[in-house]
Amino acid sequence: MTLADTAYDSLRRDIMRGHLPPGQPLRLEALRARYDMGFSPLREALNRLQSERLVVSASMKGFIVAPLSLPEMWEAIEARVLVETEALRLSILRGDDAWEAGVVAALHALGLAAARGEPETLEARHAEFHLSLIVACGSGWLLDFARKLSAATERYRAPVLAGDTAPRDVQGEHAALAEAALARRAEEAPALLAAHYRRTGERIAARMAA
Amino acid sequence: MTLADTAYDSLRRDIMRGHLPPGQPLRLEALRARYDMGFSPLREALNRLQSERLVVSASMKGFIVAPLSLPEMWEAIEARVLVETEALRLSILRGDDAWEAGVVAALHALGLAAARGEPETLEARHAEFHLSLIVACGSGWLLDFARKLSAATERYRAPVLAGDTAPRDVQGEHAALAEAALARRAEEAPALLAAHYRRTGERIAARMAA
DNA sequence: CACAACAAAATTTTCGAAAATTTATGTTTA
DNA sequence: TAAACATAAATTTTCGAAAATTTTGTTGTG
Repeated sequence: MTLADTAYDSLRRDIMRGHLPPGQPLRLEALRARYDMGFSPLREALNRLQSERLVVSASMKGFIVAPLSLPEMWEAIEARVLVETEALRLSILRGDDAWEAGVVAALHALGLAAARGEPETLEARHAEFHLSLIVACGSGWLLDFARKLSAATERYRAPVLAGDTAPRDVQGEHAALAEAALARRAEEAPALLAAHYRRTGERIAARMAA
Repeated sequence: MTLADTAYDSLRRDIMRGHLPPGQPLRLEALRARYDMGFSPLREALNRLQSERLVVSASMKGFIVAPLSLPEMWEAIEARVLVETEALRLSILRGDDAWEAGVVAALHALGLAAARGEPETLEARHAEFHLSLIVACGSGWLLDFARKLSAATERYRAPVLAGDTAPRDVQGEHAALAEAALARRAEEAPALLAAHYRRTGERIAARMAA
């Protein structure tokens, strides 16, 4: 792995987890000190992240962490619903035994991580579960879009997840989703997925208003 | 505009027009001579193009122009159908007077370019027309995806367009599409759009087989 | 006091050389 | 002969300084 790849991963994680807050200018000298590398790999990583809309840049004025807003969140969620419902439909149509096994495994791992409560691994298992559902869709484009939209929406989830008191059986939603997918219910499973994402959006919108 | 932006535009155009053929290695020294700039802006451009799947790279082995294949073409076309039919639906729902005027103007300009027959401008007007249809969708994500998929599919069209003899009233399809969109027929217009893209795919597949 | 005009500082962008890695070439050995 | 290995060449990747640009601060002017 090259340094540019490392820079990409580090910056991406720090932006997604909010450690680099929205709107913050990304000064090259500061990044150089933080990640201990030269300008070149950092700039290459920033150019990639710009294509994924995690950072924005103005010519000759450098890069900043992409800002957040409620309208942008809904834009990302609705795009994600479009892409992932179709990808799930295709996975249900095309998925083989290995796909089914992957879904079962990811759901189980997610349950374990949720019980343990470590936010770091929980976040990773959550992403892996949602990926496992659509991974058999057969379209690299849809998987690519889903990955970018997942990163974009994750930025809204993380800061809110902390003080979330209202009860919600997320693991139950996940289980129902997995069951519908494995039973090849090509209408119900995408509907559950869409509702799942929109419910998360409502939850975030409610907390951001408060 | 920075040199990196120039490099991005030049490389993108040369790849889309097939002047840099699929699979060709993109040696930095050769690019440096071709575009008359240093390594840094070229590498930044290549990193962006990698995010758009126009080039692919292996760690420490540099970049190559992304290869073409019939399965990949259909993948891109079907993803494009998904994204643009939804974006068109939204445009029909939300588009205002300026949107309608833009569609009419783009259709007219496309007709003029087609009559004149300059492939360079025709290509640009064609892309502008299809963009005009969906530009009022209100989703930056969908427009972003559409732009990338448009670039990906254009690569298949260009080489085939030359020796295309079988008759097809493309401008008629475009006119019908615009009419349905402007009449706010939210079912028919997306269907016409999907058929339009798939027909182009069939045409290309037929010629690639021969 | 507002506001240009200019200079200084900070920052981004670009370059070319150095370092790291891969690929090609030739030589030895079993 | 063919595999294994060393060596050289080609190429990518990275660095740090130089160039270009923007931002900040200062001074002079109406």
